[in-house]
Amino acid sequence: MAKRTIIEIADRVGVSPATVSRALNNVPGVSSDKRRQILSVAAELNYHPNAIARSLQGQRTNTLAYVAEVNDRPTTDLFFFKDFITALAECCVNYGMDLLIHPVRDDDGSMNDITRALRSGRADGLILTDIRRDDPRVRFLLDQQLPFITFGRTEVGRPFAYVDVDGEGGIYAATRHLIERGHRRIGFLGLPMEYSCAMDRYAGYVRALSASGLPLTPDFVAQNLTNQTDARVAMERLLALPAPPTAFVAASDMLAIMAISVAAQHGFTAGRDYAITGFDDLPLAAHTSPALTTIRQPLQQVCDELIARLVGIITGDGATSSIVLQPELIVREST
Amino acid sequence: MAKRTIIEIADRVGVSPATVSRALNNVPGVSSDKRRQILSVAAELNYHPNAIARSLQGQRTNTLAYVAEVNDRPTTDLFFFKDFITALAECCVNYGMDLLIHPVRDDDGSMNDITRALRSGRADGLILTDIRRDDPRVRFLLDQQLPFITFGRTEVGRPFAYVDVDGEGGIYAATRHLIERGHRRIGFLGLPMEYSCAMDRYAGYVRALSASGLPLTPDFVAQNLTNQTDARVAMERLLALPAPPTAFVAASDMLAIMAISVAAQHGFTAGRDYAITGFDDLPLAAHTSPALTTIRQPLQQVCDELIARLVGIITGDGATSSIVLQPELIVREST
DNA sequence: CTGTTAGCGCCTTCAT
DNA sequence: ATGAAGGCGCTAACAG
Repeated sequence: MAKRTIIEIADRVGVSPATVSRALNNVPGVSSDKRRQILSVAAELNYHPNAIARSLQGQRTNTLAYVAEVNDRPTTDLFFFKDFITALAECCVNYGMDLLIHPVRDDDGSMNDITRALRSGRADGLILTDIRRDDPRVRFLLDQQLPFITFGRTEVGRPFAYVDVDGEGGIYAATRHLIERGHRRIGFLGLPMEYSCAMDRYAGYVRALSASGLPLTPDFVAQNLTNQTDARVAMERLLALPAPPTAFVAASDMLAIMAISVAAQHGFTAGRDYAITGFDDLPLAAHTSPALTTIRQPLQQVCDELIARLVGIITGDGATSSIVLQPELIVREST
Repeated sequence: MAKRTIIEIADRVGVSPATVSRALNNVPGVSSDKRRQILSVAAELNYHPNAIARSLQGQRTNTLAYVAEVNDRPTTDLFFFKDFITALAECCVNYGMDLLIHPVRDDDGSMNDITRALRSGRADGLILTDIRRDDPRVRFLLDQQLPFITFGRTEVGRPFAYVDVDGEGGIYAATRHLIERGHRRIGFLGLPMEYSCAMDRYAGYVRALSASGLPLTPDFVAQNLTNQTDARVAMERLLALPAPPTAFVAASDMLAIMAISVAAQHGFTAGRDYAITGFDDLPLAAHTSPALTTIRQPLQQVCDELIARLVGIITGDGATSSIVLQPELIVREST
């Protein structure tokens, strides 16, 4: 599999490299006869265009970089990451893009590392997740006028392109669902409040209670849960209340699964002794016991919108536009 | 942040581009005076070399591609993936490499897609995981003489470079640990047997029983567990035996955590009513309740060896060499 | 419709 | 120690 070039093809067919290029790129202005010959020889030689040469000449790398935060703490999206990254990578392929993983240590306050892939011309744009309520990275990229998109919103006082899922609405729906099932004492298991989505989801819980005329009971709320130790402490506290919740709204499938496990150790079975809802609808959620009622994030669509919009920003098509996708309540056995 | 080139620097300093290149790359043959000037101007202009141009001219992309299998089934390494990918990406940075995520649908029998990144000159080498006992991808890459490395071994009858963790030894140690704790009836929760590591780990369990003169009880063994439904069915079967196991060896932390959850629903508490061990030592494992006794995979070292060896293969340094790293038993509360 | 020329940004001979 | 020139593989611009 020696490396072939268009020059070899040109020589064999007896045309110029330019013609080969045109034929290969479906550019009009090549006789269908030569076009056929060229394509045929290319296939025969097992020719594949060199992406690097194309990038250099086209001033575009056709590569997007996912900014991955690296830290040594256990994180809350462990379950979600694989599905997200693989979906993202597949969407990239659909747009003729490659996906680079760009690790950034989150203790690197310099904020400099984040643009390495852009500065070195390795990528055309950045994808960010785990957005904070006031995310300095977003401010920085906006200041620098660099092409990026986020999965999640943040309050920076300036417009920018993002894709988000309506977590407020999703959790609202989940909470209402529990209320309709007759629950009146409903606990909330929340993510670290520094994240935008944690705030959103909590807001949905609050609104649902309020809309149903139920009181917001501070004792029923546990925030900032990142690992099973947190989840255990929180659940044990909730379950030990004089009048504990009969239902729980968890801000992620991972938290829900952890909570179920803790409750089980105390003799409480989800879906029988109490109800619980998750958020994400990971493939796993349908296979837990009991199967988890949850809010489905339209992951494929999220990734597709992310890539489509970022590509738009890079190519200069269309303005900075954002979108908020609607999640869907999936009712299973846990409620 | 307009794009700077060495030509601009050359102009400002009043030297040729060649000299700038030499200065920037620490190539000898530049007066220390000019070198200083050049570096200073480069910093001033916020110059960063264009990686694409370097790649084109150097015939090396300095990019490695991780072959990510895409499928719609829930997978067994959900927990592991994030830590692995971020560690891998960080190691790449240490070697001046970038990491590309190269999604491949596993139903694409053609085996063609797998080399896309290589053929298009986007990457210099491939990284594979989830190795099967007889992995067609490895055969294929070997046939094509393409640069790759695997995390995990396979039987293809030819030597190739891999990094692996001694899962057999790890599970052996875990099983012995349980035996020393006085357990005589020990269950095994295994991964899908198509994977090399599933076989290895099972072998460790078998050897440990044998070494202690304990019988291998087929009823105590559950293989091919991929999700919580599987885990539930398996655990319920095991727990319902007339004389159920008093301890369980799980082939992954994820399986262990699922098993604990299922057992809890039946009123059995890990670390009190029965013992259980995992495999991976994810950050999560220290934060489960009870904290999980497990086998630690030296993840950082695995990634470092993977990258180091793959880079070696690409640059032609050193021969095809492989390494098997030793895992470590971490005793916590679950045993 | 087709070929020639030029150049993307960089590095590496080969001269000087 | 430095500069000029050529080329990595490809495509866009301009001729013909």
